Amino acid sequence: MNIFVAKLNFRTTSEQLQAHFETYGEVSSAKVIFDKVTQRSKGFGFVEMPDDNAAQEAIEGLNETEFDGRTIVVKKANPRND
DNA sequence: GTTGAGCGC
Repeated sequence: MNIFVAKLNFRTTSEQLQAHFETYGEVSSAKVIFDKVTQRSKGFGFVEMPDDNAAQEAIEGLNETEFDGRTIVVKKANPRND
């Protein structure tokens, strides 16, 4: 299950994002989108969880909750163009 | 040494 996480703190990293979602289940991959030039966070990221059940629990459990001092938005990610 | 809706190289 791919998860879209928005309104992250601009200083939040991918490891922090993964560690945060791992509280609900196994996280296979987590990544915060950074700018290619400034290398600063774009304020959103993606989390991939192998268990769809844990992923759903994480979405409903972490959506609109405080993370790293910011209220984040968690929802299912759109299918990326292969 | 900033900002805050939106979907990743």
